[in-house]
Amino acid sequence: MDTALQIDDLRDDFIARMGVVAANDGMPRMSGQVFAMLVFEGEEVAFGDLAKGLSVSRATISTSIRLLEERGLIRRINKAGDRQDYFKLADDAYAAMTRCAIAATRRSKSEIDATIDKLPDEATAVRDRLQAFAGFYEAISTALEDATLRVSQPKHDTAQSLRPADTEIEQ
Amino acid sequence: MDTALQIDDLRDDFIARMGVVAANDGMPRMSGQVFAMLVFEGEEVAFGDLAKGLSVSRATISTSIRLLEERGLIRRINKAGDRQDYFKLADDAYAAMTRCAIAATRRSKSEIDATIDKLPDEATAVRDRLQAFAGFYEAISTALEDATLRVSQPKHDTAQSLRPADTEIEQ
DNA sequence: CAGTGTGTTCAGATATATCTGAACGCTCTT
DNA sequence: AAGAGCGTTCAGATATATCTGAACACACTG
Repeated sequence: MDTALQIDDLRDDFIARMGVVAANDGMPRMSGQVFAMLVFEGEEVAFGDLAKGLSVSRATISTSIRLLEERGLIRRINKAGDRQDYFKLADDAYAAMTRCAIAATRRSKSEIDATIDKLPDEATAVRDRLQAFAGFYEAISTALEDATLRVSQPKHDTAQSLRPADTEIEQ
Repeated sequence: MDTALQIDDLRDDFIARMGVVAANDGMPRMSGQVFAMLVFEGEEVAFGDLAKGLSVSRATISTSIRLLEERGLIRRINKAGDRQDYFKLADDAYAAMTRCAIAATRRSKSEIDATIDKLPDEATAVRDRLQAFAGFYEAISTALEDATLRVSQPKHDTAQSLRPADTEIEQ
């Protein structure tokens, strides 16, 4: 019991920290906290439990989840005989995060390229400088692509993988 | 003259775009715009010209510059006989950006590690999951370190490199 | 078919980061 | 030594992103 309480405190602390990390990454804090809760729990978590566990409204959970789903970081699961939606980390959650980072880097680069394309031919010095800048984003992009190969899959909860699979209907 | 006007429009458009890019990266928009102006101009730009060119107060320039200086992205230059401060991109500006990204990734990882260290021994499943999460940041960190080798130096303005160097006192 | 529980949406409230204007200290000039 | 110009700081204004509560549509239950 003592350990269980300690674990709960650690979980809440972890969730709070990941909220800050997410905010530093330009993500909504709550999205980071939902993700953190799913990482910590390992097994599927019900929509309502997310709201309760994070002490926020269901509306906030709804929008946080939409963002995480759009990015392919989490999966929604329907259980037969249960009207609530459940969520768990996507099997390739970390690879998906990397893909998102790559996409963001490419968008940044293309903003530079847009200006390069419009430069008059004689503006060679400016073009060189902007291309060096774009090259930076290109280098980051390439590095992240290499990282995709090294990123491992999230660990599933052991108990979870022993359950019968036919009670879940993944969407 | 027609070309000169067009270039000015392109510059303003570029600066506006880079402000948005910076904001997406979790940086203040103005820091991105100051950086963009220095990239575009290539040569040193006076403090006052930054404020005028970006249509913001000198206070804003001051704080934007502090951030960029702290990160090692720009250099402050004192010219003999001129009381204004001048700024240009650091020689290793893009490498510095990469280093900042690495540092941010490491900070994120250490937030996870802080929880891992406090976990009781028997929480093996949770530990495995958090370590997989931390491994993601580790992979990104490693990839960015590789990128450092590939990131090139910003191009200097050609005219600039022909000027006598003894009129500048870099700090 | 009314009632309950579910997730979504959206206008408005809230919190947060960002920018400004004024005051300040400093240096150089005269 | 007074004045002008410079960059910095900070309280307050502003803008923006984020969260909430209420209304809604839908599905299942009794």
